[in-house]
Amino acid sequence: MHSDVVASRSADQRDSSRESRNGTPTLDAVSLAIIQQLQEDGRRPYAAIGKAVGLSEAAVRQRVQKLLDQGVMQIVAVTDPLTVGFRRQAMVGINVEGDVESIADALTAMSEVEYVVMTAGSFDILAEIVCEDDDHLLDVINKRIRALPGVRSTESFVYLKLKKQTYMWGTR
Amino acid sequence: MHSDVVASRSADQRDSSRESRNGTPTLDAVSLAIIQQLQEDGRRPYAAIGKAVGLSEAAVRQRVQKLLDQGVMQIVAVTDPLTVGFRRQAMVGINVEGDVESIADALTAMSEVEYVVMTAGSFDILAEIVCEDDDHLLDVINKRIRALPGVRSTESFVYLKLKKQTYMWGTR
DNA sequence: CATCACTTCTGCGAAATCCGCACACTCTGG
DNA sequence: CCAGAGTGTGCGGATTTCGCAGAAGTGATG
Repeated sequence: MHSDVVASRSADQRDSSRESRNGTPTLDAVSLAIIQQLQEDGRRPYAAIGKAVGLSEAAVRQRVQKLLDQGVMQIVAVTDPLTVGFRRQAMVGINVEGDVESIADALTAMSEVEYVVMTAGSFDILAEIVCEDDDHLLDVINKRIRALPGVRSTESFVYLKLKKQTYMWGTR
Repeated sequence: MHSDVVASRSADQRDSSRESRNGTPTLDAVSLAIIQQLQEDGRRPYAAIGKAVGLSEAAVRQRVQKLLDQGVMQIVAVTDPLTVGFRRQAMVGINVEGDVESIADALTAMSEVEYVVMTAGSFDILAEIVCEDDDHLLDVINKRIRALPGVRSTESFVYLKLKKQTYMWGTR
């Protein structure tokens, strides 16, 4: 008895994922359901997922592998670096003149930078950085980021305490 | 042949994790190494991790379970909601008068809020929110967050494009 | 409409992994 | 010196993963 997440999947969509205009894959309801299962527990067995979404074990395995290969999702351990002990963490808001994308790429290349997002608002880019200590943090912000040609100004927000960190969109 | 991440682990620390002043567990080098392995691949078999950190399969399994139970880490699938298709995402900077922690707790309770961190700088709190669409986003920011007693002001940064998202601190 | 290329799902064994458990070892506190 | 807690090891049995062959649906082509 399959619990059929998708009623019939008749003539709606023949591919579980295909390219759309912007080059990012569009996912069908089944893949979404699989991701949702793995957001609850990244180590959940394929057979259990299959039962939940109405697919065989092998089919789930196949889809998961494809989603990983495509880079649509990644299955990883996440922690709060501050809790884990060492390192200083901060969010940096950046204003750019000229090509925003190239600055974002430069930030992406830095190993201390964990998160880079282009935004609308009083910052062009938000970047989260994780460092060994205050000296390292200072160095990254002042010497590396501010030194990038095109960076007009930066503003830093040093993390004091992480209160919430979830990956459960879709589960509500 | 164990590749001994920890040279001898003699009399340094007798517990793999214990409470420190602030109530967060302090981790030893072995647990850190295990987390690092799982940051690379959340589904890596316990035996493989054991080989890498110099422990038996059962011991690794025991430690991983403990880390999960303690909430030190979680093993989950992560995606870029924007890539996955639907939903609008934004970072909101918040200024508070009075008790910052209680406001942070109120934000944590909202299902649309994925990430809450208390910071030093021109914002007291940074919160990342994921919404269905623009209307939903507007509603959360203006009706729910701004309505919280103690919230002095907010500033929003709507996400245009996620450029980087890693969980590899420690791997460099 | 027949056929080919392509994709995705299913069903199997075989191999590998996970899981629970008994037991050993090491501290620590009575 | 003897519990008792915390951790590690080894070992089967149950479960899961993995690879592969075959079936079925789709789209393009002649």
